[in-house]
Amino acid sequence: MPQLNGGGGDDLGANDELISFKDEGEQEEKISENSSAERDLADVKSSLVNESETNQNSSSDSEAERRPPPRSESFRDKSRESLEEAAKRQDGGLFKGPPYPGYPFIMIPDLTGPYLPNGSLSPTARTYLQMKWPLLDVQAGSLQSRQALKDARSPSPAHIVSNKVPVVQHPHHVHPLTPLITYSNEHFTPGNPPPHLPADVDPKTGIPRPPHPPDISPYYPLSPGTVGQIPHPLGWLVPQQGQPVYPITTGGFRHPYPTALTVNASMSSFLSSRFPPHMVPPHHSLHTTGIPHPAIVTPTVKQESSQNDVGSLHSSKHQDSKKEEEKKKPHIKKPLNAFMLYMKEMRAKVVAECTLKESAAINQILGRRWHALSREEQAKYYELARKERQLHMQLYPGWSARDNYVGGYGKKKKRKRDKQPGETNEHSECFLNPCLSLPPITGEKKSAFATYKVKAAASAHPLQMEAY
DNA sequence: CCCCCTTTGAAGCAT
DNA sequence: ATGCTTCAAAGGGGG
Repeated sequence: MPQLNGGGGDDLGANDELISFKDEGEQEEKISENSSAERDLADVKSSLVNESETNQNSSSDSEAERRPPPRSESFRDKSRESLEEAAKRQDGGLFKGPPYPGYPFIMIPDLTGPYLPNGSLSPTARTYLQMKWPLLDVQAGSLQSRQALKDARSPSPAHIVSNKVPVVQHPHHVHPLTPLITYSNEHFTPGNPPPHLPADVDPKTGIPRPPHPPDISPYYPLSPGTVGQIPHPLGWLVPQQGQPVYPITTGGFRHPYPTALTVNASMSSFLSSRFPPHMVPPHHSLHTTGIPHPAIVTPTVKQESSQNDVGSLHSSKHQDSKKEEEKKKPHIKKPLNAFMLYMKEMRAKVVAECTLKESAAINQILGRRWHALSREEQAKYYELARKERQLHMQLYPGWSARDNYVGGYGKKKKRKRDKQPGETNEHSECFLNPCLSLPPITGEKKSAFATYKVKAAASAHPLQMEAY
């Protein structure tokens, strides 16, 4: 592999450790997840309650159980860092090969061994394949990746991983990406099967779904004939809300095949080596149709709910001038990071599983679930985020995150919670809770768990407890 | 109506 | 190099 640099040597060894270690964790996760996703949520909920109301670890043990227990913080941090590092390194060139051969999360692995022994596509691979390249023929993609595998001289991490951590999940394993299915309006369309059905099982037949037709991803919540509304390569993440990762701008018209186009764009560097040039379109910030990328959010769109239909005539001068101002400079949103992608995908599921609707509380749960994900699962989102950034970069070469700084750096638009002097101590008890000491407290800078709001938890969970 | 909350990650800026 | 700040999504809650 080209990218084996000297610096990665240490990580390599470490990763070997990680993998074997991960096996245990993976199994444990499977066991617990097999038991019930609801229980998982219940654990999260109850642990949240405990976090806020008590120091007892009565419920946390369940979560602690299902986690790869002794993932030390340092280990976790290292793995996390390495993971991010890996993702970053891949930014430079697509699929040069995993910087860390031991790492399973280079996405090719999923593509290389997506088939179950019976020949059908494994849930994981199928899901990921389709969510990555919704309009690509899965089988073709597999062939290509196989071809890519052939090209690779050294064994793909896929094999390393697949030998140790089977890509094929247990049939009952609730894959974190299964909510993709639920985004097919299952939660919201009366008559649709309940969300607890296995993601990859056809709700009607009860048998595993065959590889999906290449034209439409099953995860798009599209009613038949609405292909043209596929907004974005990652639009599958939020179809249930009809809102793509990058919201479509005004006009109401959507290009029939933006997904394919953007997917190609995002993968251009990858595809260019595999596909004829005509299949790798040039990158413009605007499509040839003149339709801006969904990331461009014009004021109209941003305020469409409040102004478009009713209030447009009553909008104030101030708003008008503001709008015009912004019209000149469309707001290009930041690409979503891995966690944001994960949140988009999982939010509906979490909301559906509990009565909570407060995003703050939901996000807490999501944050914990995020940490509970296996590295492979997280890696998928890191990879997606990486592609998202890449695509974003290609579409908006001159764009900078700084462009979205409202008041400029240092002039806070939103004030983050000031860390009170004694705050850490105040909540340090949280770290006594095994739930909260779940590994992924990534570098204490974020101290995600330290910022647990007793208030939020206290207000949220009583409701949950009532609901259950 | 607008901002806060809450999460993680990415990126930019200041030191 | 490190640390801080802002923004990305989401939607209820509150001023």
